[in-house]
Amino acid sequence: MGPRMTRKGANRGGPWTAEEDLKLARAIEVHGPRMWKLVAVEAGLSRGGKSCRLRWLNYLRPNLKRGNISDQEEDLILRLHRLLGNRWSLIAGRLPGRTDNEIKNYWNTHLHRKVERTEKKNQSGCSHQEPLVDNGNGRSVTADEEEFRSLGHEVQIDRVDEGPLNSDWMSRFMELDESWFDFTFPM
DNA sequence: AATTTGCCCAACCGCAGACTC
DNA sequence: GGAGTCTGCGGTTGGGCAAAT
Repeated sequence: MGPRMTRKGANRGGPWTAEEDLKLARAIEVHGPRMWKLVAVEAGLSRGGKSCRLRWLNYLRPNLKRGNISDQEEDLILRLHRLLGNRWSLIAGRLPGRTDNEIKNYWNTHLHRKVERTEKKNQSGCSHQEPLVDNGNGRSVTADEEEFRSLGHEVQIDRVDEGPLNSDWMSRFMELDESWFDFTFPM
């Protein structure tokens, strides 16, 4: 049995070889990092478009950082995850040179347990996982939300209904606001 | 030294949304 | 507007490797 061919059998292509990487990179030079099905065919690879896309995004793309996630980055991941939940691509978008896959892996292997342990510690006291502060308007908000406000942004959500996955204000902020990021994670 | 255990992470799968005809 | 296809995302798997026994 070959490497990585056991799971649901046949089309697990296995690890990429240097030759495949080269072929893929050349095809992307010609066609650009889009139309992955075409890129896969043009590269002459026996892999699907999805596989090519993943390889490009996670390895071949220029300006990628690999490994060595700094304390600063870790802190940012923790904070963004608290706000956004498992929206790895959004989180990765705020960490230049990092991929969603890398962040997801890092979370699952390092941070998830760390957070669980911290929460267990805190469980004896306050059960709320996201400490609230008084924003001076008779309404409690999270520290991150308050920080966002302090930069002059309006936050209009109903906390009762808002889970981490449908925070409209946070989505808007993640897409549009650069100043919070620069403030949080100066490069 | 040999075996077991646990962690890391590359790569796949399934699904949903976007796009095209 | 419906069907078919493509793309992107999050969840999951399993091989490799180092540490522990």
